[in-house]
Parts: sequence; structure tokens; C-alpha cells
Amino acid sequence: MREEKKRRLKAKGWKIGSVKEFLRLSNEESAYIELKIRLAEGLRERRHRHRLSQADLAKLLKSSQSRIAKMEAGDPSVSLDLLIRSLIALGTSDRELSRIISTSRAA
Amino acid sequence: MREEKKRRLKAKGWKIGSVKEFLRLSNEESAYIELKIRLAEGLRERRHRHRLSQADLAKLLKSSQSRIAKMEAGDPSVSLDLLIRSLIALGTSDRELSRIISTSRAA
DNA sequence: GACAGTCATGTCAGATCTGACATATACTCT
DNA sequence: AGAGTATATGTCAGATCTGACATGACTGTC
Repeated sequence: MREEKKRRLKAKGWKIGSVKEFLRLSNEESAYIELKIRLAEGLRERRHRHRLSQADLAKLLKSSQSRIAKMEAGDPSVSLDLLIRSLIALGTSDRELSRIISTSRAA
Repeated sequence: MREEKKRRLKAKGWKIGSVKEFLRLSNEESAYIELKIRLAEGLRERRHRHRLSQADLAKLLKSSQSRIAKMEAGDPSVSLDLLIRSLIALGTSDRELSRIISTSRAA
């Protein structure tokens, strides 16, 4: 695993317990986590594009600054559901959404 | 709104109350619902492709037959999160996922 | 260095989702 | 008709997520 990828998954609260759990992490679980991180980055990028602070966006989405921060961090306490609804609220089209989801950064 | 689309959104539990709510439904809300329905259909299609019954898939995903049925129906009680995790567990790649998300059926 | 703006992190009550169960409907086969 | 298989729908306790709040860390400005 490349350093860049490691950095992303690091101590974000993802507990990796047993070997069994680790192995599981390398499959569906990691696909899920990496997808979440891409959505998180997509959200941050769009927020910046709109020149909004996390607090501004929170107001717009009727959420809170702390939750926005957690979303952008890909925190385990945030669902794909919330991320996607937020992106939609920011005007992200299906096509853009689809691009965010399939744009792989790692080799 | 075309008949086909109406059929999809019909009495699936989506309550449409006030005019205000209806107007809201035509924006982010409907984008969300239509996305959910595309994922739901994607799930059903993949399940059939694997020749699994809902009960089989439920066992595979450690869920229950009734939840699978609700997922495939795009029931409001099902999150995008669960739908996406299920698709991932069925081996859906990012690219395929992205295709499911951006493939619009309506004109 | 006090202040203001921005973002990160921890906590938690209340909201929402989930698996499981019961039950219903529909179809097929004998 | 009765049995078996597949799917749909309602309910609910327990699990998980969410907004809100508190607080910390980092910047730049005065």
C-alpha cells in the first residue's frame, strides 16, 4: 500500500482489531472506506469552490460545523447517505457524483 | 412527469404533504429518491445475475429477506449507505457503481 | 497578546435505520 | 386442494447516525 493511501486511512478512528478483521478490511470494507473518502474530498472541494466555510455550509444544510468537519474527514460516524445528500444539496449532478465515485486516485 | 416515473415514485411510502413539501420534492429530494431507486434496481439486477433469492442474499449479507425486499423497493426506511454496502458486497466495482448512479432512465 | 475566523475532536440525547419476526400474496407443482 | 418457494409489508427493540454543544488548535490582524 502506498504512503498516500496509508495517510488517508490512518488514525481516523477505523479500529483494526484481529487479523480476521484486517483481512476483511482489505475487501469490501476498504472499498467502502475509500468510497467514503472520495465523497468526503468531493464535498470539501465543492465547498471550497463555493467559497463557504464549514459553518456556512452547516447553516445551508441545517447541520452543524462539527458534522461538516467529520464528513470531510470521512469519520466513521458519518454515513454515505449524509455525504451524498450533502453533495446533492450543493448542486452536484448525477454525472458529477458518478465521476467522484469512480475517480480512483491511487495506482 | 411521465407515467413510468410516476409509477416508480408512487405509493412507496413517500408522503407528499403540503405544496411546499411538494416543491421541495422536485429538487434535492427527488434527486435523492431517484438515485435510491437506481441503486435499488441495480441491486435487484445483480442479485438476479447471481441467481440468488432474496433469502440467499440476506444470508450472504447477514441481513434478512424482508430488508432485501425493502432495499429493492427503494423503501424510505433504507439508506443509500445500506444499498451501496450491499452492492459492494456483491462485488460491484467503483466503475459499475458509478454507472448505476449516472444512468438516467427517464427522458 | 487579545481577538476573530476557521477547522478538528469529543460527547451525548434524540432521531433514524436495521435485522428479525410475523404474516400476506402470488406462483408452481403434485 | 395442499405444500413449497419467492417476494412484499408491518412492526419493533436495539443499533447506529445526527445535530448541537463544548473545547482545542492554528492563523492572521490589530
